[in-house]
Amino acid sequence: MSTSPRQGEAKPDAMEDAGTERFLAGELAQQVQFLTARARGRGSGHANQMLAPLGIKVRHYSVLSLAASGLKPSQRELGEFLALDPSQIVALVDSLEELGAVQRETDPRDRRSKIIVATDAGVELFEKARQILLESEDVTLGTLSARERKQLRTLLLKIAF
Amino acid sequence: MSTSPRQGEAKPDAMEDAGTERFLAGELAQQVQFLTARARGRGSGHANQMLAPLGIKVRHYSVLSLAASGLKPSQRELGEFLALDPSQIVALVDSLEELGAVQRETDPRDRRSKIIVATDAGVELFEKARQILLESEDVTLGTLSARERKQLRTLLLKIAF
DNA sequence: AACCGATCATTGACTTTATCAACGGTATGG
DNA sequence: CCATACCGTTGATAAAGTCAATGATCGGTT
Repeated sequence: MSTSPRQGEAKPDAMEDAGTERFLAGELAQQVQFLTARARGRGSGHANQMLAPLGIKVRHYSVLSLAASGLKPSQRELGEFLALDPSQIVALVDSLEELGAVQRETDPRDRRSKIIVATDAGVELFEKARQILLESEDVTLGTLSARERKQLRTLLLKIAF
Repeated sequence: MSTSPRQGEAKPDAMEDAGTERFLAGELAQQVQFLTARARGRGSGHANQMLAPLGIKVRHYSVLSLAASGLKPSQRELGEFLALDPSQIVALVDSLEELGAVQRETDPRDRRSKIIVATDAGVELFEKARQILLESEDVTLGTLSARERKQLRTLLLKIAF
């Protein structure tokens, strides 16, 4: 027990990490594809964990955010913007509706379409969740300066659409 | 009468998506969390599609890349670096082994551990896949300048570990 | 040498996400 | 009115992620 020293090399001095950082020298660490996947994994992992007390995950938050934005998104639009299948939107809206956070409103101009709007409780939930996510993001971006954060946002925005 | 253009213009021109870009004004488009998820979705979607003829996906490529790197990764290390469960590594190595691309070699220093190394055919596959992924990345990063691409890589690298 | 707790790869059960086809209700254009 | 396309919904299925348990092996201790 105690602080079990990392097993690895018969090095006289115990190296701190388990030594996978040597892979940073590999080709993979230059692939944007890999880096985004990895960053996203870390980020959403932490965010979901922080969000758990509210009973939602980041995917629900995405829907809630748009529902509370006043932009009156339809489910189809949610699916398109969030890059999710319509059937997944149904499930997400269902659970948010069960939480009393959002409401389906039939679009009077097209009765097939349903507009998702946040209830008062939904707006409240959204704001709580938003605070949490801002903190989570702050943790995730820990080492980045304010300018770098802005740069990152700008760059990601360009390639995300 | 509809102020907003509905879907379905039969214009055989550049058919962009119906107006979901209005959501870019929303709060969500500022969340790094969301942007990385979206960027990653687009990227890996395209990459997997381009990679399909080779019979592998990006997840396999990640393993193959490290296997072909000469860095002699063990499965545990692969899991740690790729942020995947050990059981998933087993499955990935299995399929790559069936393709004849990699080989399990028992680490003589620790017979529990298996080192994954690429075969000659594996190296060949890796190089083909690498070319494809470079092209795919080039598409994904389309609008970014060379300098911006480097910036993005640097920033992602900082937050991915 | 023999035990002990820890680690590695593996398997299996299970949950969550993702993908796809089909269907009722509705709109649009002929 | 009719044909066609679309929206949300359901259900089936596949892929990905999570978790616990196990056999083999290790390191350290007695």
